[in-house]
Parts: sequence; C-alpha cells; structure tokens
Amino acid sequence: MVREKTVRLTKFELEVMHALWELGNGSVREIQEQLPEKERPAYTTVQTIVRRLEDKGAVRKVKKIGNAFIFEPVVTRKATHNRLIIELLELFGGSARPLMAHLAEAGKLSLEDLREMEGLLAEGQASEPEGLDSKQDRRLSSARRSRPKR
Amino acid sequence: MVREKTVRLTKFELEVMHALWELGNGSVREIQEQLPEKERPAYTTVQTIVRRLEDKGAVRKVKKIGNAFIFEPVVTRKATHNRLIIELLELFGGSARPLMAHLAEAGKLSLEDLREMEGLLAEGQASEPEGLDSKQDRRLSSARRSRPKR
DNA sequence: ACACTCCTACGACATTTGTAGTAGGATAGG
DNA sequence: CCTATCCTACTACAAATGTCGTAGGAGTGT
Repeated sequence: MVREKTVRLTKFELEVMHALWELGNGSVREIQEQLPEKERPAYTTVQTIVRRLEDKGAVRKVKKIGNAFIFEPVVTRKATHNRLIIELLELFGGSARPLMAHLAEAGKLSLEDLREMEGLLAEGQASEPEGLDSKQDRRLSSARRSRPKR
Repeated sequence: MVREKTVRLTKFELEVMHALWELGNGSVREIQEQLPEKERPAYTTVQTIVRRLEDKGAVRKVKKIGNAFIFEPVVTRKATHNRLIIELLELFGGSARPLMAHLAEAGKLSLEDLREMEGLLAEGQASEPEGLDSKQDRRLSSARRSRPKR
C-alpha cells in the first residue's frame, strides 16, 4: 500500500485545495479566481493560504511562468476526503451505519442511491476517475491579465 | 419544524459534548473521567471547555450538588451530527452519492449495510432512540471522590 | 472550629486560523 | 530604457483553540 500523505487542513485551506484540484495546477491568481465569488478573499489572503499549504506539504511549486509560480497539489483529493470521512466516522463510532442512518433520516439518501451503490459494490469497485491531470500550461504565456485602468 | 440550535464546535468541544451526551448530564469531574484516558486533559482544561460550551449555548447548568454544578446538553447529539454531516457533504457537492462512493471504496460500506438501510428506508423511517435521558442524580450525594493521600 | 479537599471564577499564553497590507523585485509594451 | 503592473516575501493582527495555573470560597468528618 502506498500510505499517502495526509495533512490536517482547515476549512479555508480545503477550499483552496478544491480550487487547485479543479485546475490541476495553477498560479495564486488563478486559484483566487477559481474560488466562488461569494467568499473570494483578497489576493494576498489566498497567497498566504497557499504558502501555508506549501509549508504543510499539501502543494508545491512546479515551475515558474513569467514571475509567477505555478503550484500543484501534492495530496490527492481522494486521500484528503478519505481522511475527513474517517474523522467524521470516528465521531460515529467508526462505523458507517450510524452515518448512513443520519443521511437517510435527513433525506439525503434515497432508495435509488442505495440501489446504485449496490450495483457498484457488486461489481467489485466504485471508483471515480479522479481527474487529476490537465497539467498543461497554455496560459499566462505572454498576456497580461485584467488591466484595471487604474 | 423546530429549527434546532446548532453551534460550531471544535474537535475537542465535540469530545466533551460526546461525554456529556453519554452521561445525560454531569459535573466537570464526571465529564473529565468520561473522556478516554489516552487524551484526558487536566481538570481545569475540561472546565474551560465546558465554560466555553456554556458561552456558546451548547450546555447549561441545571443544578448544583454540593458546591459543584451539574451540566446538561442543550444541543442534541443528532442536531450536532447533522450539522457536521451537512458540512462534509458540502465538500462533496452537497450530495450523498460521492460520499457513499468513498465509503464503499474504503471498505466502510458493505452490501449488508446497504440492504439494511434499504429496509429502514422502505419502512419510511430510520431513527435511533437518541438516548438523552437518565437525568437522575444519585451521585456525589455525600461521598468524597478519590482521596489521594496528598 | 479546623483541616482537607473540591469546585468555581479568572487569567494566562502559545498556536492556529482568517485576512490583509507593504516593500521591492521582475516584466512587457512602447 | 521607462513605467505601469504583477508577483513574491514578509509582517501584522485579531479571534479562536488547546492547555493550564492560581486564588479563594465551600462542604464535611472529627
């Protein structure tokens, strides 16, 4: 087994990671723009979070384009989510049963969901493609970003 | 609908709440002793957490026995767990599907679990008794606790 | 009335998180 | 080569968390 590295991430750090997972890799600017407008913090705030993520070993610089660093995730979305789930499960006694019961009760779980899962389980695997690719970098190549006339 | 109060609790606060839910109600001392030895903090640490929980409105004093206050949960375990689950779900796009997929893949979910759930769902309800009772208080009545000869 | 324990009320402090501002170097268009 | 922008490296700071210690009031057996 590969014992993936997992780090403890805060809510906000998770959001930044989410953005980066979506992008595959990207600059601080791109990450910030990827965040939902509603909760889009200042550029330097994102920069700080990214730096902390780098300290924690959750992301790393892969290259430099112009004078900007391009970051990429080190921890996978899957490993991170797993960790979160494990922690939540512990609160429920380590078993998925009670958790499922809650989901069902909250109406978050339908019979169809269950049957669907059964199908997957029966087949022996339930994996999502985990799209962590698109490592191209045709961007920033030589074009200045938004240029606010001020 | 009763729109239960939910507060944001930290990991440690959750553990204290867990202890209190188990007890039904209890003194700081009892709560501390209810915590797993491995991670049992100093008495005053627990006291501080309880005080903060009180500030947050998650617990309240119900009476005084001797010179000690007896606390009881204000927020239910169910409501709190629900909140946690909701937050986790948001990370997964708000749907239970991806979460279940993770559980299944991590081997935390078996076919039996699924069938069991189906049964419950089919019946129209999946509720656990939510044992928040046992509000007696035959304890501390007049007996000193452990008395370390020093 | 005492001595011994408990308990509570507060205060402290190091970390971690959330959020940003500033100074100064790097770049590209003109 | 100059200038308007970007970007990075730092620094700052308040609020939230994790962890306790201390002072002083209370309750009880003798």
